Amino acid sequence: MRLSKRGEYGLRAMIMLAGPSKDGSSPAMVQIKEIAEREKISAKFLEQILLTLKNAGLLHSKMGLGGGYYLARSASEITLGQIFRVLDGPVAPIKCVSQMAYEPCGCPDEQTCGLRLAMGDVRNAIADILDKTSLADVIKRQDAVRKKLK
Amino acid sequence: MRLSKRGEYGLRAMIMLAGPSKDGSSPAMVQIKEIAEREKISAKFLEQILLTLKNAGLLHSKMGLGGGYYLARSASEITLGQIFRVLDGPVAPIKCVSQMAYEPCGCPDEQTCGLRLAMGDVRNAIADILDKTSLADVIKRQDAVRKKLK
DNA sequence: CAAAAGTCTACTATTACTATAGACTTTATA
DNA sequence: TATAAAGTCTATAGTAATAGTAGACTTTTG
Repeated sequence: MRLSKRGEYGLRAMIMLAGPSKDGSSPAMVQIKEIAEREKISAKFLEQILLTLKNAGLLHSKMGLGGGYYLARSASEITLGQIFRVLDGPVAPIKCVSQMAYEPCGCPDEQTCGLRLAMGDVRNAIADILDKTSLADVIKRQDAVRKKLK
Repeated sequence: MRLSKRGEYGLRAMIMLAGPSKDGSSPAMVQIKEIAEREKISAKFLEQILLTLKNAGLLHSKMGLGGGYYLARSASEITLGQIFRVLDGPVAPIKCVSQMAYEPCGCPDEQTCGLRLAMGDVRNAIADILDKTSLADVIKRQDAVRKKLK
């Protein structure tokens, strides 16, 4: 049940972009290079990831000097599920319970397949969290934890 | 978030072994060959999987003519989580939230890392289902669905 | 025009996955 | 006691996915 590095880096980058920018500007416009440095990721690898996210409509960008990436919508309108699916594909552990990419799994009777029933629960539990957690929620929670620790 | 074929086949086999045997004997003793045929899996591949499960203590076997595999404990004492971990490793999507195989993920501050907090929730949700669902539960549910469909 | 930024495509190395092969051991039973 | 049916164990191989590199190109600002 592994999140790939692409997924991990992409999620980290999106969370960073949802957070407060250094100069307080909004939308936060950040360069690949800076994200890569702050998260210690290969800039070239991150480049691909951000481009994918952009082509999926989750990020916008500005080319040229003073350019960079910024969220395509407000942080409360982008969920972890959307990001995850773009980078790592369907959430379901097995194709026969996937909403996004259903395929029969080859068991004699899908309706009564015990594995399918259990994996359906798992899929729903994961999707429930990922689809209901927005980037804004993540930022809020980080702040709450920081406050608590002080 | 993919279940591997090893995991899938292993879980299917365990569920079959937890179900009623053809002759009503208990514990159900079934041969690799028969499982492979009923589930349409390569017998040689399944062999490796069952051996792994055996070495992990979840299955027992009897060698020689009339032998086969059977559950090491009652179906209510074997959970999907145990099987999953043997075949597919830790449940956690990212190592820094793994109970079984923790490793730092390299973020500046783990305690306040938003990704880690979210993935921790995911890990818990998956583990909650997998560790609380026994093979007996799976069989029970299959039966319930069958009854309902009739 | 130069520098700073993103765009796009191709390539490569490593690892994980999904098997396959074959030689071996154990056990029941004819 | 020979034979066939079963599990045991290790090695290998093909394929696909992952993680990353490289480089040439475009856009924008000053």
